[in-house]
Amino acid sequence: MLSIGELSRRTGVKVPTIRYYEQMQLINAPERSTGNQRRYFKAELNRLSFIKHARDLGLKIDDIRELLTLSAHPEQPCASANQIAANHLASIRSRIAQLQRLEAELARMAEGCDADCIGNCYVIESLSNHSLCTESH
Amino acid sequence: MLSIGELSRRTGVKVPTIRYYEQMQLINAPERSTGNQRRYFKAELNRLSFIKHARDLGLKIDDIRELLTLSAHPEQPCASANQIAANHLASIRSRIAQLQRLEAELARMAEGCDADCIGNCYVIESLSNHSLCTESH
DNA sequence: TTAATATCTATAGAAACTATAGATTTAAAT
DNA sequence: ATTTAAATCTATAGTTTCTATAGATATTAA
Repeated sequence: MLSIGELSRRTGVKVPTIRYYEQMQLINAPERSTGNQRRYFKAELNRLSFIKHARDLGLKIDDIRELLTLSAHPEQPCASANQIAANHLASIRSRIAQLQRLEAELARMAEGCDADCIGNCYVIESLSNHSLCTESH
Repeated sequence: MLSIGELSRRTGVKVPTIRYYEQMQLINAPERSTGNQRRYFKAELNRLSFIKHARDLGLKIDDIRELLTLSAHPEQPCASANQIAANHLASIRSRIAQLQRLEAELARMAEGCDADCIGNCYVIESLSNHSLCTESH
């Protein structure tokens, strides 16, 4: 059995966030010690890791709850789970692309800015520059 | 002069968000039409694009305000601006790496899940799987 | 001139946490 | 066995970054 602090350390999810997830019904209310502290089975490590990964992916809590609910009903067809994954793939990919463009920009800046006053500094100028935008705005 | 709607269309920042940024002092209160509607100079396109790029990068509004303030005082050394950029570069990079790992996972899932019931479905299992984690948790 | 559309302010709500306060429990050190 | 430090508890409020709504007014196109 794990205390909430251990669960936190092992999953990277902060303690108050774990309690928040319990409130949001992403995880079940765990057993309690005689002194009323939460005690988790190791199995919760998986579920919480699932949640963390999904959040890192950008899935909304509602989507995550949906996936978790689906997974609790293994008799249903998995088209829905599949669909949720596919839906997010596109947005993840564009997010990556965008971040990469901006990463390049930022890297250039962080190295390139040898000017000793803001007037000549890259950082400010580059970030307002549209030349790297592939977006439609 | 641009209406707030045009500014929005051209920068990709939503109308209420523009007003919010004005409130947060990221942009100056613009001139008004005789009927009290906001009218922007084209110059605001740059500033707002700067803000959008910076947000996309993951910079906090406070950091952005700091950069904007720095840029308004070109006599100061640019080490600070440089530092802010560098600070974020590392976190951007790790975010990209993480997203890429998870993208691969998700892509595999979206294609690979031909099972017709949740019981055999990849999606659920893969997301709770730690094998792709390079993080320390 | 009349619609349709866009803006205005002010306020409330949403999402996903995060912090605080004051009380209690647990673990570690004497 | 006691003490003390660290962790946990509940409940509530605050944070950040928007987003939505309502009711009033402006602007633009037909």
